[in-house]
Amino acid sequence: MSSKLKSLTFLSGFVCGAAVSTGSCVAGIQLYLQRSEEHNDRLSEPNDRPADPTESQAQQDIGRYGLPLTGAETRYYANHTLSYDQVRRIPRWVAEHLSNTKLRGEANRKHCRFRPDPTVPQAFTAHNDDYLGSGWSRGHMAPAGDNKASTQSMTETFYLSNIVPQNYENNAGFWNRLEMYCRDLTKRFEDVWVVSGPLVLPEVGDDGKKTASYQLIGKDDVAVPTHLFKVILARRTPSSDTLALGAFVVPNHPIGFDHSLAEYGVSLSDLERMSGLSFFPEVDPTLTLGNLCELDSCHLMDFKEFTLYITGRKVGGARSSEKLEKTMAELKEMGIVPDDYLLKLYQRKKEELRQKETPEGKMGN
DNA sequence: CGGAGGACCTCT
DNA sequence: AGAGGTCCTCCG
Repeated sequence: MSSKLKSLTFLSGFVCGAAVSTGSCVAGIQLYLQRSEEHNDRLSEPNDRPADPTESQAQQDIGRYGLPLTGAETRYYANHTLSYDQVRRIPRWVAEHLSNTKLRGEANRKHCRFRPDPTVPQAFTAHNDDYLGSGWSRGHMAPAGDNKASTQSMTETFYLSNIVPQNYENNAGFWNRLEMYCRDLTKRFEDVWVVSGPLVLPEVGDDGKKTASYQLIGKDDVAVPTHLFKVILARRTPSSDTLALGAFVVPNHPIGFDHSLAEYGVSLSDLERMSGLSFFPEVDPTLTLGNLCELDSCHLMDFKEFTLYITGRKVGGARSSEKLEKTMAELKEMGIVPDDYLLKLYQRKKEELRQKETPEGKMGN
């Protein structure tokens, strides 16, 4: 009867499964839009409060030496945008726009290095030392893989302002596959907007009391989130009158191939309550918001698809014939038959390495 | 694709 | 001795 189990129950209350609770997703979205309008109405009412706080003498006195700064302002980079949490030393949210053309390019993460964001005040930035040896990996929110079009933009995704402590297996596995799914969406939707970020969700103890707690790592006390969220908004064409929306909350621990993405779906309004954020506040209320998992598949790569893909990456990067053959042998050991794409890649690499490894004397002049 | 860590180098 | 950088090898 651990508190972890109860936490799972707590979370499942928000889960929006494909079959049963689709209605609650839609309801949540409508509620959200309605609330936005009410908010706008309030803002336009006269006599609510002074339009300019500095007109009040009391407010002028209070702010005589300035009011506290949060550092939560929106920060703009070449191909991602974020708000930073100066207490936790991790982003609050990171936003991106994906499209088919933007994902093409030759930028390589091997030429990038994790480093403190030079634009974040020294007192509030995380450092590599906080992560190394901590037991947690440095997980991108805006993925490097979304920035192949520009070395500059990829370099910026390695700023620690875009990084959270993430479970190794989650990062390389489920979350990685989720990021691949987002990129795959650009084949079927002209525009895809993604907002990602960390969450610290409460747990219900055996005494029924709710507690939110999280680990801190390194000398900078970088916060380890209990969960990560990702909100996806997809538009077929600029003239579409329907937008596809999906919101997901993923535990920051290993998640295997026996779990589907839909299991982690939540309604937007529930995620907004969990995160304290309002997503896509300028969506036209007259547009229809549909469930992404109904308008699209929400299908992540399965074990075979993923292993074939990873093997392809390894084959492409093999530095010797020995490594190349070992990689292919491992695939066979797992009982997976190479597809045509991988076989052609393998043959091409095999020939490339054979020529490179042939002694100069045996090469024709 | 997503990551780590060790060996070796230079500079101070 | 320690800090920082690069290259290489390794993992899922």
